[in-house]
Amino acid sequence: MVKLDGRAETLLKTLIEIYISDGQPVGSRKLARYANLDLSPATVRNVMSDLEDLGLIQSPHTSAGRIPTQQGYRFFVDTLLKIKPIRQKALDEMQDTLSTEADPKLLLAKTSELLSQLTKFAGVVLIPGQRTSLFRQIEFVSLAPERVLAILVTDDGRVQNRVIPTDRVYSQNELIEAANFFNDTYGGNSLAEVRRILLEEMQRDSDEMHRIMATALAVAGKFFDEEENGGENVVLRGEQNLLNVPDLCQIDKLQKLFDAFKTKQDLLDLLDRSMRVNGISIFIGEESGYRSLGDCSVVTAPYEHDGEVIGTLGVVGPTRMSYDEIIPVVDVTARLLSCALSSHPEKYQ
Amino acid sequence: MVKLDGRAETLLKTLIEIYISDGQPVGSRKLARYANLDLSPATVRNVMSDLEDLGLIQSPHTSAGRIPTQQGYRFFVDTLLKIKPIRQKALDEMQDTLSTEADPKLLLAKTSELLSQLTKFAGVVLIPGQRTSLFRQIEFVSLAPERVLAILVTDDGRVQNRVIPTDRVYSQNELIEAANFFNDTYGGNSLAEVRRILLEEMQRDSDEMHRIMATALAVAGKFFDEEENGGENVVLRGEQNLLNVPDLCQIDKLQKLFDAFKTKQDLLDLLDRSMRVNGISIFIGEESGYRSLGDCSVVTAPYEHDGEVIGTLGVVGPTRMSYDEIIPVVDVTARLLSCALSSHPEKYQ
DNA sequence: ATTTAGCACTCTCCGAGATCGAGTGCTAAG
DNA sequence: CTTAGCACTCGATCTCGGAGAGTGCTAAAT
Repeated sequence: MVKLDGRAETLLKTLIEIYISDGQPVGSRKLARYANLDLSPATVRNVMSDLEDLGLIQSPHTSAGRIPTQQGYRFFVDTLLKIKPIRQKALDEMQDTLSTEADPKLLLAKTSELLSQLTKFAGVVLIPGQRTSLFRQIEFVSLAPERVLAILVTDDGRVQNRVIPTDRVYSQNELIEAANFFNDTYGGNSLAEVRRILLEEMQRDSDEMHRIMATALAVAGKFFDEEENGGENVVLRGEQNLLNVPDLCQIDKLQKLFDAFKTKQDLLDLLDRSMRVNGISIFIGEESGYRSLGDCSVVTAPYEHDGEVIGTLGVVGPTRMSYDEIIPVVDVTARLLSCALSSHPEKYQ
Repeated sequence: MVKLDGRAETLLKTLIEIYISDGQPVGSRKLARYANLDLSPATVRNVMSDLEDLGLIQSPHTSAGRIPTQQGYRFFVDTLLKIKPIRQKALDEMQDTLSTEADPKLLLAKTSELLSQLTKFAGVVLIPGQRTSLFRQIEFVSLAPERVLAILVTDDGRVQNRVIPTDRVYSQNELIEAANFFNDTYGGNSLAEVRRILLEEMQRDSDEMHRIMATALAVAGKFFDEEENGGENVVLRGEQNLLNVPDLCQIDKLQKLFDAFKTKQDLLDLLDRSMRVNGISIFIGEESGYRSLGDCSVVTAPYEHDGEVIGTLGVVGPTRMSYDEIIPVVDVTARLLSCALSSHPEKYQ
């Protein structure tokens, strides 16, 4: 860990703040004026030279000012940053938005949207990874003479249904009996397990009810199983905000970024990693390890349900962002989302 | 309608083809060489001058070649264009992709994705406007002692469910009886209608079953009713392809475009309009009437289910696109989607 | 009457200076 | 250790001139 004396720290902090606010390399004269240290530009130059040797700042070319390096930003957010409190009005708005949405899927989408609106960057929410679901209950409802609706319920209270055409007409009683049989026999096993057993049974006797249940399971599995659900477990909003960011206005950077958004893999890894961290995580530029996010920073925070971390959310923006404003927004959003999730317990049974 | 002699037509056609393929203004020498008309550049210049007077081409500045105007493109696609047949291999691929997807929502998403992949532009699919659903059937399933699952089926075979907490425990028989009552009493009415009646009934007696059904209806309505479904009825894919298009590589153009993609309103209007047209529609640049799509062309085709047009799909790309390749792709995709929809009748019952 | 060659003209697109301003690094004095 | 002074470097901007592309016009040819 780099050590700096107070003066160097103040100058680094001031330099980064100036650079974040106007995006231009900061010269010694300007820095001397803003730092309130009563130093001449020449002295500031000496300190800047030291900071450059430490790898915290760099100059784009001989006669420009200095800009922070990734390490500079890292040092800044780790030890120099004082975050601003969030605006009360924004807070109220957020609370309104999030507390009025009952459907959990839409809630996450709204959260992502909210993040992007508040920060003017892209908002992102990782949808909680689904643990393997256990089969609890199946019910059959007769829709039309040869059409049965199968309703499958898992132990975590999620429901999925599928209309299945049948070979013959089933009576109400037959359907109820079949359902009871399946429920008693297979309740508590994982969906995959039940599917396997069913397929075996079907080899032996070719009872149609088995086929019906297998079909229902196949559909349910598609929705519940983690693997098959892949690719759609992160909600990204406000990408177009990043077109407005002057730091990213080069087509090739944008291209890289939007490709990352499309494949989602890198973003997913990143969010997943940050889920295991307590509190805010900040990934600056390429230090995240993902080339595609090289020109960006990502600020994330995990959110909870029932006191357990189930996902993360965050903001993707340029490395040159106002961390002191973005961080509290992400932080508060995570808290509010946790609240909103907890206040609708019936959703998860 | 503009009238041109054969020579002028050939030259205009050749000019547009050259311009579409290399994106540079076309000069008289080059045009004379490519047009196979055995004319000198000077003659070609005379013709070009006429075409410019007619507003079909223009020159960016005195000493560049000519490029087509919007009217030029319009004339080109209306009267000069010979579309290429689609590659057999691409066709097979498309067929594979579309015929293996049973879920209609995912099918539309895949279709959009496919359009974007084949054209390297953005694909877009308008999700059929839902006609007002009629209530057909409700069933109640006991999940836990004080938790009832309500399953609501509409006359077009769509199913929606909701877990509802109850004040007391209901027996299997009670639930079946209640369901039968509701089904007999309200079957065939629109969801909105049923909701209205239920609310009235609830004023008079405060039977809990009424409340349960009303809750179920409220949720179902959210999913089925057209109004509430607004905003999410167009599937856009491959936006990031447009970042690669050299014609659009100016940030402000992209910004306009991506804003349009986000709000979706203009796109929706456009697609909706084209649904009422038979066959391919082509909107070139600003002639669509939407500023946000000013730098783009949109090629659309309606698709059908049961012989009835229920939606449209299309491609959004730069005005300088290979219409002779894009048009058949859109055309074929629309046909294949129509087929795919028809071959899964159980989805819509 | 149409087509063509010839030619002057107009623009854009570089690349080569020239200039300016910002900011640095070094040195020597305070 | 700090500061003033100063030479130096580099990018940004401007201008100028030449090269290249392409046009429009005119007058001759078909």
